[in-house]
Amino acid sequence: MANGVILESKPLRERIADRIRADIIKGVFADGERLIEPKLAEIYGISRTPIREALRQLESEGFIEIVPRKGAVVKELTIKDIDNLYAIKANLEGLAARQAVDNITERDIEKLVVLNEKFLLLFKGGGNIVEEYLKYNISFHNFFIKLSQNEKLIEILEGLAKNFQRFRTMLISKVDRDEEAYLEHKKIIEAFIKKDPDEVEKTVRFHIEEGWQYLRSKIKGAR
Amino acid sequence: MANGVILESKPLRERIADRIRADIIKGVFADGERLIEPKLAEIYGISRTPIREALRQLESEGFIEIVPRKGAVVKELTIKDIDNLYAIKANLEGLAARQAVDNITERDIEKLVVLNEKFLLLFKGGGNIVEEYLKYNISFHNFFIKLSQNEKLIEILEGLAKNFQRFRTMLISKVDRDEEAYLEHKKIIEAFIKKDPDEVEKTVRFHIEEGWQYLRSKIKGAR
DNA sequence: ATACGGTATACTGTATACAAAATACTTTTT
DNA sequence: AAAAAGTATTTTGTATACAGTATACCGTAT
Repeated sequence: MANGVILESKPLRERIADRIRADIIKGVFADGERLIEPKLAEIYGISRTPIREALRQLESEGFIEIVPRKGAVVKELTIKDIDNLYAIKANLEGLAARQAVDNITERDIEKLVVLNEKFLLLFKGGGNIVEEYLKYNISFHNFFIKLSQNEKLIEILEGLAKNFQRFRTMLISKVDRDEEAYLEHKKIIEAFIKKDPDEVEKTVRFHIEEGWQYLRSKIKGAR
Repeated sequence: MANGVILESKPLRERIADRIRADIIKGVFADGERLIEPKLAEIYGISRTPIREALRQLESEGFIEIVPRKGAVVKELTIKDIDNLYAIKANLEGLAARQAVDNITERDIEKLVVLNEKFLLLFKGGGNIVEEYLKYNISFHNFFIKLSQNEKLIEILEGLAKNFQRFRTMLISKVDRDEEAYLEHKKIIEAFIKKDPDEVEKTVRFHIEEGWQYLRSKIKGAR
């Protein structure tokens, strides 16, 4: 691929926001580190204006904190923050699933089944690569989130998802919840088949809370 | 009050964002209207830079939509949007209340009781001014939201609240749900006393959903 | 009369320059 | 020697200028 310049239609501020966000996730900019506009401008080889606009965006996403007349610092993500984020995620995905019940079709349910079976095969086949696991898991979740057709909800959940990427780096270790996740997904699908909003909401919420409890123990244990 | 200049420490971009937001709420800028940077700069008597930063903020708040290389337009708020917003609000305030159960003290509960009784006296005394009603209602809700101590959650709910202001203008009419709201608040308080997270969540959610159903019928009827 | 194309205008995107405020450092005084 | 004050430096806040892109309008041709 010798292009890379062809479809660079996104404004500079967005591309820069993406790069700075990625660098925060990668740890290039450490927690609490000050992000100084002229320095960033020099690093990325552009002027301060798009840098500033990118910083405002990252602030609204929760990645940095901007204090007037002082500047921007990388916000650290504590375990309590992640607890809070997961509580919101569990709740809102539960709501998304509940609202999806009104819109979901037979074909959609089949797609969910297929996704989940692929998910199972992935580690039955000895794969068990964290990246693949996450990819399929995200596909499964996004599928019914989109079906909620609640745009604001989708937007908020997308914002949360970006935040979660920040602590993915902690998860280099093997993910050993394949089987449980598969079974919990199955329960969600069953609830969708029954078209029972309460149960759909409950199973999704449970699934996410369980997943976090598992990860949380791993992190605590790893320290 | 002869000041007004004394504590204007907020950056210009924020003050401008506040003004533009207020003007959108007031209807000075109509739905779908284009917000042209040089024009805004002239209207408010400042340069384009703070205008641009204010617009980005308003975009992240959902008030406007910015299309690259085209510009900003005021996002219209449909009934479906409000449906969606209320669904999220009901869910997240339910979560906030649930999390507040762990932190709430006897004194806090008493404060809730006092707030609710004041709320009742307000319209028993023949007041029934919409503004006052809303003020007390908001106080009551914010009280347990803060007690969740979930900062991200508080932030999201504050963002939603700003959006709701936009359709407040539709509600010039008398609010006739005093009694019901009072009783529902009471049920919420009872659930807090029992320290029952499930019931707290349920009663809060119900309260908000009912409130919206009421308003929704009023709006539909008024058209 | 309608559709297509070209030109002009207006708006956004980016860079640079200047002003104001905060912080850090140094010097002086007690 | 320590603390306070003043100055210097760094950094943000705001304005302006220029470049690139989209849109609108007008003219011409079919």
